[in-house]
Amino acid sequence: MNRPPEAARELRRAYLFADMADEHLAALVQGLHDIHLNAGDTLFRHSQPAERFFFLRDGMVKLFRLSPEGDEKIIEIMQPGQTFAEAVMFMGTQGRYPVSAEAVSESRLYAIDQKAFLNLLRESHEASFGLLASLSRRLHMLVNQIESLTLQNATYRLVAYLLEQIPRDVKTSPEVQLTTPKGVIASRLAIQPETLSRILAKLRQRGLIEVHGNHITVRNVQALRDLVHLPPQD
Amino acid sequence: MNRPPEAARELRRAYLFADMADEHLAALVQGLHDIHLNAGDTLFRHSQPAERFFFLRDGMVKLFRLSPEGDEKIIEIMQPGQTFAEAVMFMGTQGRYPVSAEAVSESRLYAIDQKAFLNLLRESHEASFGLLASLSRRLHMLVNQIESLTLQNATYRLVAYLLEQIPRDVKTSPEVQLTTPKGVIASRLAIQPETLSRILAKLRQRGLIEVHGNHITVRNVQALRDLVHLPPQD
DNA sequence: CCACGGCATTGACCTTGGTCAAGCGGCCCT
DNA sequence: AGGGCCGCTTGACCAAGGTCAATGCCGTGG
Repeated sequence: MNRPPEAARELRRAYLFADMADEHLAALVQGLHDIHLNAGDTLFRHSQPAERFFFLRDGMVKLFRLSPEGDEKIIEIMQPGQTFAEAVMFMGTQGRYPVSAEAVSESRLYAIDQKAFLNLLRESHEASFGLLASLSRRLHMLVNQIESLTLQNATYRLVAYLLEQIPRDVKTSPEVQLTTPKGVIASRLAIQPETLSRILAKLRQRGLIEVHGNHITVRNVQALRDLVHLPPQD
Repeated sequence: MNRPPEAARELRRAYLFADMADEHLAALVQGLHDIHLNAGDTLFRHSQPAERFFFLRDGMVKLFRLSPEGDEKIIEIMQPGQTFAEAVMFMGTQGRYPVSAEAVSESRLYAIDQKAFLNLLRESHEASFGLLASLSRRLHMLVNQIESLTLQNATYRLVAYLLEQIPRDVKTSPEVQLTTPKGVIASRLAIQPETLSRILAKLRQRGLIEVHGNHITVRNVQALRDLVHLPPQD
């Protein structure tokens, strides 16, 4: 598998590879496998033995768990440039995926062999540190998610989600383009699609946002910010 | 600070230190700080700058988040032999604790300086791998917690908790000694103390358990297991 | 020995968000 | 163009668990 140096540049977008020495990254690139998924395709399933982890080149992939009754909770929606399932490597021999993964839209990925990567970790401290940083960030994100699931209500979670979609520097009345179907967002926020709809309707009635399909205009950013930081009110 | 070799043996209980080379561990031991906490004492607070992480020698420490209204959600209850707050080291310069920590009962800990440990990581691959394994385990635990918070009801969570307290090999009618006040367990499971009480009462009425203060006799393990694996029912 | 304070239990009531069902609009596909 | 499907919305109803309040139960300290 002979690859252009573009692949290395592409991988550097991920924190995991950002600081890795060129020669290590080059070696890694030789072992990459291309994966192409159509929307709805499954990448792996919860509790399958894990032998590879992934870098998302483009498209969108959801990581989720299913209840025995078939209800779905999306843990994370992966964006291009991110790696996932790296942690499983360290769950002892025969690590198993703790979640399922499925393409939300057509996606291209690189698969990275765990054994090869473990060997690389033994030689490269930058790689180890990159991985530690990745895991720490994900850990922190999960703790925040637990907090908002347990200490905050559905409106709070949705508003927080909307605010996250607004780039830092925007000062003008911001536009939010929802990048996934609303049902996916609902599952990510652990609410039903009906509830999502109702909350948006209520925010609209209060004049805080305008909804046009999957495009949302935020009319009053400050009011939304207040909703999230001050005592939540109906 | 001159320490007996006991300290090294003590630290090896934690996965993080289990495989570390003797000389590295010995160096680490020289930099330990002793900490003593009475029940209710605070170790650190959410969003404080983090310069150390911790090994719990004995006692019990809760990691939790507070809502603006003062409601508490316990993320994890640390047990003797475990390390915590190691991940913060990698959240870039000026990492901040993502949770608060407070002693549930009188506790003794070792504090480990992050800078010193980072230096050690640069020399010891075992240390890096130990840390990666620790973080992976915690990551997995958090994912499981999110699943049970979002896809399962309060009864399921409590029953799962009770079953976790029963050692693997017990075949006889098992005894569970609750090691913390029920209010603490409730917060860990993200339910109110009243609800915990009611669920225990219902399980009692169904003849599945007997409750004597903080001591619980499980009368029908299999029925509890079924509750957790089959469709949850009232 | 009694009084107090903290934890736990129980009851009555309420709120949030889930469930079920109907309707609507766009999009694709023939 | 028509039909069917899918995603979304809206309404009516429901239930799990939260809230508030009263009471009981110890264990501790004066």
